[in-house]
Amino acid sequence: MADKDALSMQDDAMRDDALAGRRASSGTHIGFPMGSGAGVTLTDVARAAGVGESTASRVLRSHGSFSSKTRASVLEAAARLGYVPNRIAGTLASTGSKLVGIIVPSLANIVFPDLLRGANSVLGKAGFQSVIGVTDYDLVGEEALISSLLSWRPAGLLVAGLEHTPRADAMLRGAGIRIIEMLDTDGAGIDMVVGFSNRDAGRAAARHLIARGYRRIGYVGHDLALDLRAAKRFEGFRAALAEAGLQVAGQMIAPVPSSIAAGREALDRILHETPDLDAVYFSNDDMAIGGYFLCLSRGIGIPDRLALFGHNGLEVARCAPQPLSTIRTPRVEVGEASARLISSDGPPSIVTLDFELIEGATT
Amino acid sequence: MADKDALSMQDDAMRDDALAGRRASSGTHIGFPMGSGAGVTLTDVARAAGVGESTASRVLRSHGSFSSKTRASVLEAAARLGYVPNRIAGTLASTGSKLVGIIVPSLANIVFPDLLRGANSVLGKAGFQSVIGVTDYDLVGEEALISSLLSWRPAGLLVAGLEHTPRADAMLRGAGIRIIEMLDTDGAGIDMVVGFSNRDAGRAAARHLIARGYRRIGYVGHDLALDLRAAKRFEGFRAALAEAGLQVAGQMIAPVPSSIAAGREALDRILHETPDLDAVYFSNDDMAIGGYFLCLSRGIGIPDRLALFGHNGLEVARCAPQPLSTIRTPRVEVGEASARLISSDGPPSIVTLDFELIEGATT
DNA sequence: CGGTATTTTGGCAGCGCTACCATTTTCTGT
DNA sequence: ACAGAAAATGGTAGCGCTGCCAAAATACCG
Repeated sequence: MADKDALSMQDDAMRDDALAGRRASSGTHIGFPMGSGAGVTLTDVARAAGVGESTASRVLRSHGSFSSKTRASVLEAAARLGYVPNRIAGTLASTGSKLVGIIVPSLANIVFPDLLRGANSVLGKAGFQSVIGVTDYDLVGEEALISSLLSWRPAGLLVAGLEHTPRADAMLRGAGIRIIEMLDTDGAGIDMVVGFSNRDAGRAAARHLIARGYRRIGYVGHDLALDLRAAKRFEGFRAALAEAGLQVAGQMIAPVPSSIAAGREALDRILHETPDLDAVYFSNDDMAIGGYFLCLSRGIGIPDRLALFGHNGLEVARCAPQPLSTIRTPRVEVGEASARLISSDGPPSIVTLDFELIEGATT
Repeated sequence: MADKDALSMQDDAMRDDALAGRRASSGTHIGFPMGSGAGVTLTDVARAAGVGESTASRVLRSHGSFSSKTRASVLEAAARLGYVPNRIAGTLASTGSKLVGIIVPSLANIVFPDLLRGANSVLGKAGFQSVIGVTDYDLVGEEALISSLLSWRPAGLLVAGLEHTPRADAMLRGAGIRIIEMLDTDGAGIDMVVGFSNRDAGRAAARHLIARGYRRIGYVGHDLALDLRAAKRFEGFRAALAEAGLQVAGQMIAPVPSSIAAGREALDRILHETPDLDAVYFSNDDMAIGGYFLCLSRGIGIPDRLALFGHNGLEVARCAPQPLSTIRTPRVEVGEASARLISSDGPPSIVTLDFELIEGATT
């Protein structure tokens, strides 16, 4: 009874304060922005349930022991008051947070949303919240993002790529949390590394083209200074050509991020400069699809007159009238595997996931 | 000098503890996971700089007044110790957080990464961190996500769509923070709404097809129970047909999320069932591109034998040999505009951004 | 049924930081 | 040079929660 009265009074107070937009909380302190249920604290719930704070806390976290009777009353009180736990306070009080930072260079290329998707789905199931950062392919921006994300004291950090500024590297090493570098295994990692070798992917592409008998092979890429992984593929590609006594018969690098339009235009140009190419390796599927569309428009026969090879294995590439020859990269899987490593406590290690060469109809 | 000694001792202690993985922090409390620089608190910096905590705090936040001399020494100390501010503690102590929750149904469809991209870019510039949640088109999942995100006490929440469970609706209304509902203006919003009318988009598509003389118009869609916005487009589409005395001459709904493959297969099927269609309206560009690819494969003449119309204005649709007739939706712009509203303090309102009908070569 | 083992509980000291306030120091102007 | 204003500074009480500990309630055993 006493409880009930106290509660309804509180409810009234809350309603009034909602109008003012703020309210005096349990203590003397003023000012927590709120509507109805927000601003209800654990103390309020505990009092309403007639138990101590720590008991209420244990019940709400299903942690430690408590009688089923207290459990019921705490839960009931929490529901009735519309209690929303404050994870900020919880994180500060306890040791580790349930935030995980994810840093990707871009969201414009489906590759990274795929990565995010895999990571976020596994993280969510494990009770983590993803906090994202987008670098726009800028390593200095990445440094700033890392520092910013670290200030939220995440349980771990997922970062695309192995390359960082020295300061970023130092921050990551010193953070004392799990660091997962993704999508690239060509180089030394800081802690955990999950991905595949882009160099090998480039090599595989070259070997495939060579095996099919192509000899006048061109390269169409996008801004490599920014996309380090594409650069590594190209490097592996050239290395494999060299092993076969060949070299790139022409190359065209669009000074812009990869896109279908860029691939289309770049292929157009390279065919002007080097008309006798018999195959073209693209920096990724977006670029390659652009090339494919150009060929369709121009009536350039594929693969007889010109062969095309991409990278990533996007859906659009697989579903085209002539499926693109490409390399399917396990992007979602990399995200998933990376997320799983967040709560692991093993020593630093490298997880290699295989890519798969898809022999489409364009080579 | 005394300072310096204290510092080097601290460094040593920190190194040792790094091995153990934890360390006793300034107080008596034990246990902050850390490597090198983490675990350094504001108190440490203040002591090292020989100033009070609050002064150090003011300097580091460039807030309030302090001499340039103190400024220098605090900054130097912070840099030397590798201080990383703890935003968790900062948020708890101050009134509002710098987190913004963003809830989208999926990351598999480029539409939502686009939305995220726009929002995140504006939010980042304003000093906010994006915390993401993916519902997988599940309203109950959305409810759980909202509750979970709210527990991080975000400054605001961006949510795709106007439809929510009653409980989710109540939580959003009661949260006392800015709520922005995105991508849909066909219905009542909770606080702010940013988007366009999907119903009108469907209408526009229908009018366009009618104006071009098509009369046997079919619809190819994906799981409408999940994608409410696609359902609204279809509704508007049918309404406009009805106004012209027409009706959908056949429809095929793939019971799966939208994809190129689904579009391809669904068009194949509908053409079996209703061979005499002269135009097809797709639930979105992914589906439409699938249809386009089918036509290319089958040699179905576009637009003479069959016209295709999509929705979204994806790059792949614009760059195809025959640019797809579609409606360009301002996805990135919606994200940007939404993010801007987070720090606004005006009354609830609706921001309508225009879509643009693109007359491609497929109608 | 007493007494020990066990389960439940509440109190309280922080987590690291910021807001507020009081104090000290440094400027002004005359 | 001195009062008064302004700028700098430090102390400290929380923010809401969790972890630890001791106390209370309950269970168990011979």
